[in-house]
Amino acid sequence: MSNDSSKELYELHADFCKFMGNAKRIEMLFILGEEERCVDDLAHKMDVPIPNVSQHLAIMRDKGIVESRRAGTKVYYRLSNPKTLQACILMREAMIERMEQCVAKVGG
Amino acid sequence: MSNDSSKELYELHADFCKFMGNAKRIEMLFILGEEERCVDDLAHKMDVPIPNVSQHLAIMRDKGIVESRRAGTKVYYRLSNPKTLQACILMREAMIERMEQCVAKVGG
DNA sequence: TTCATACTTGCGATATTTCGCAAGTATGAA
DNA sequence: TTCATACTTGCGAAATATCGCAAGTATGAA
Repeated sequence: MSNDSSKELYELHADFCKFMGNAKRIEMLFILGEEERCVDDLAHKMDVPIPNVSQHLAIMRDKGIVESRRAGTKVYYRLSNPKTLQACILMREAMIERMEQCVAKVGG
Repeated sequence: MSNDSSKELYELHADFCKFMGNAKRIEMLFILGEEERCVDDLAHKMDVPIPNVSQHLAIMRDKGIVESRRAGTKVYYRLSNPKTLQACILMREAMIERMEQCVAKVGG
């Protein structure tokens, strides 16, 4: 345990998870979990400037969270692996369970 | 969609997931997934300075990822919810699947 | 009280992330 | 070629995260 190679794996793991630490990327994950979208659609649906959406998509593509295909002038993005969305949903469940516990403590 | 309250939920969600973006906290999650540990044990097992371990644990406790109990001079930490570890394992699986795809592309 | 162990906290330096905006590229139509 | 649409990229400013280290608190034993 705790040798250099396991440290390196934890670094890769953390780097892969980093996209989840941003609200816009979480929102993108859920939208792209429904169906693939072009940058323009995402930007309008989320009400975020197009360059900023493109920047976040580039981060997610570099990490392998999303993949893209060009169709004419448009570029469509989709999730690479449904497991990333599943993980995100699990985290949301854990968060909600925590919120409920907090409410119960105050309310009860 | 994309109204203020959903944006706020995405912010909370991202904030809750933020701990996963750091290798030391990922390592802690896996260690604490096995059994509860005191700060000293964690620090030695991970080979990280005690104050730094304590800082990361404080972040995770504030977010509700871990909980602690004091026993004498020691403070033991444990996971608040197994779902956070499950989510982390799913992410690791997704990452490994991506790595395998990359290897296949180069190798084949 | 004094000491030792175990842990936490505050602070400053450094590194990383985020975002707006201007300027760029890519594609297709006229 | 010229233009419009769709997207990407570079850059600088601001915000945030990380870490080491010194100094602090909490507990129990002598």
